[in-house]
Amino acid sequence: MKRPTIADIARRAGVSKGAVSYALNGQPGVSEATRQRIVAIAQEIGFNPNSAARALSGASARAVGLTLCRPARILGIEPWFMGLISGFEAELSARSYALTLQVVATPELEVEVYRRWWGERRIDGVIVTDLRENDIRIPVLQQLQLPAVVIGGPGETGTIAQIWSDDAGAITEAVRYLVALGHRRIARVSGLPGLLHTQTRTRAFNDICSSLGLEANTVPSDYTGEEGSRATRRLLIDSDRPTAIIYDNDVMAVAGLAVAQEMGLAVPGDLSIVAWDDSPLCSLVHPPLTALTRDIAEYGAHAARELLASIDGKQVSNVEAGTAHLTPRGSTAPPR
Amino acid sequence: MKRPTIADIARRAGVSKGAVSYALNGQPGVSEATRQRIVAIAQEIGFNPNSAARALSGASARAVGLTLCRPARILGIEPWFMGLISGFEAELSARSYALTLQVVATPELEVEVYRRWWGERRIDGVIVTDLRENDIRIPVLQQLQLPAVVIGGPGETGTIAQIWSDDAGAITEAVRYLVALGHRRIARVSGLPGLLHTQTRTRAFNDICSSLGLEANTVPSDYTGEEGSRATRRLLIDSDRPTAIIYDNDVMAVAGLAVAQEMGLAVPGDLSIVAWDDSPLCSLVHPPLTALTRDIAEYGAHAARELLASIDGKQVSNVEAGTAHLTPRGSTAPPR
DNA sequence: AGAATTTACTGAACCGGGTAAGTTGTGGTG
DNA sequence: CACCACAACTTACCCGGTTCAGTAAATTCT
Repeated sequence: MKRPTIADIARRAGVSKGAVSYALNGQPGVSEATRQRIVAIAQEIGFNPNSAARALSGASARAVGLTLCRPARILGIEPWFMGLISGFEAELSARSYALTLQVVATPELEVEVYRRWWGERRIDGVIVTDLRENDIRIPVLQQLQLPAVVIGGPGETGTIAQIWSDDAGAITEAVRYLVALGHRRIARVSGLPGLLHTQTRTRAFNDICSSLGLEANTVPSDYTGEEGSRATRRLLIDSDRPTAIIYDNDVMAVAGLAVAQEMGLAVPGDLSIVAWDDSPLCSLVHPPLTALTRDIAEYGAHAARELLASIDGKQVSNVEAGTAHLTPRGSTAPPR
Repeated sequence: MKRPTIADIARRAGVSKGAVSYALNGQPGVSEATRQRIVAIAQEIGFNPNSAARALSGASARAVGLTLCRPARILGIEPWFMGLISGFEAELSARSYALTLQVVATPELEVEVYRRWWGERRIDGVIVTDLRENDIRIPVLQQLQLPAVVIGGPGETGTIAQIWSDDAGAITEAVRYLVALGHRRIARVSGLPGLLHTQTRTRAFNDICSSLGLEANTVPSDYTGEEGSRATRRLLIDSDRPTAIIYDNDVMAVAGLAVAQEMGLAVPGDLSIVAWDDSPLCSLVHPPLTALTRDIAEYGAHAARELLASIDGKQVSNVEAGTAHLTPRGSTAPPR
């Protein structure tokens, strides 16, 4: 079945291709009567402009790219990405931009994908997640002059806009809360140490702990349940084990809860647990987990808005959005 | 920065645009020496063919579409979709096809997205999930002659290829296993009743139960943790409550486990739990959940292969792939 | 050696929209 | 009535690849 083109509409309306283009794009150059006639015909025959033809003349592909650079194994259960994606979508589909997705194994491959996408003019911009120290993606994005928004800073990104949340404030709130409950030995199981927001959190955790006269014990991990379990076991076999653990994501917190239960420790009696990034997962388990909640979808929507503005040529500045706040649930209590 | 085109290459190589096109696409019509010279220049200046221009002449967009039609809330935690996506990706990126994603609220909107994508020639085919009874998407896909592969049958899809897994065999295996352990009161918390694979499972569950002389008690749910909790509570407050529950996905099973613990029931002592769709989630909780495991990524990869074959004009037949098998873990044991 | 075929290209049309420049026709103005 | 301004179009070319018809030179065949 041949898909209709503006030439088909032009023939049926008895006008030229150009007139149809003007009419459908709301440009001046056609009378209101003709415009309505053309729009009606387009409606009737189910016309959709060929995006390739449009991109070829107009330069905009009306699509943005997102790469997911984590092992497939963990991608599957981290609610974070899906939350982010639905946030993007809400904003993108409202402006009828498509979202192109690619799963990559390493930052090097990710850079290759950016080069290809941009070279092929497949996308108008990209959303970059998991900013690292001396991130190799940043200079490439600048060199390509590819519109981008970076999530997970703050860090050095030159002219590229960033969005981040106040992780330092959130972890400070969590530690203060645990101390108020009477905890003195608070440990933390962190995400990938190479990521900038992990470093921000670690620094803030160290600061608040030392200012309260506590020892800051952070065990690095990688966001997976397996590593979260392992880190938790290492912490709990210690003679003066912590009475509370803060995890950098929900998946590791759930894994930690299981380890505590397996070792016969009562949660929250013997061990309090705080999870970063609230998700339905946190309320599903027993006891439900106290979490540092933030609206990830809104965070994603915000990033998408900034990116679209940047694509439109507007100057975009760095913004802080989606500060997390503590949602107390059953997994935290005064230590016995 | 101006991105290079074949005209730039042609000028530098001192040949015509046509020759460059032949050379880069491995077509006959240029000498090996010229081809290598052209390829070298393309490499050097970092040439990528403009996908829009290509799609405009060649008709192929080198992209496939996937819509996710579930509320964002559950999308976030269902490992299933992410597993499927990484499976697609493995196959698609190997053949340098892009994956275009859209989150939709209803099947009606999903159909609209298909129409638009196809009309805009943005995609060459789609992967359709969650086949329903009298699915409204099927006639539209046929009318548009949009290449598609359907996951989640079997059902009536006419000429459109389907991929499904042997859900009936899997649930039969699970029931037989529980009966062998000594269970006589086995309940099931199902997914959305409108989905065909849910119906397949329900039918098989009824069959095996009646053939073993058991009562088949299925409580319909919707794959969310909330509904899974509610269904579990309803089952467990009963005077002759089940000694084992089979859940249609991992999220509901985890929720069910939490409800049992909250009600003071020991798992697996008082209640055995079997989860459909194994994911890291199942091994994270305590006790780890016995699951009906299948390789979802491979399932997705298979679907992608079929779709690409169908786009290439090959006749694709219905296939059964990725049969689930029982992975016993700590959540199942003989009833007390 | 001359004809027939093959090789290695060139030139131009084409895909389907966008858009600048040119062409009507209408009405107003001095 | 001639002149100008403006709306309402049409014409023609552009974007960047693909592809087909044509052409000249090199190679093969008889």
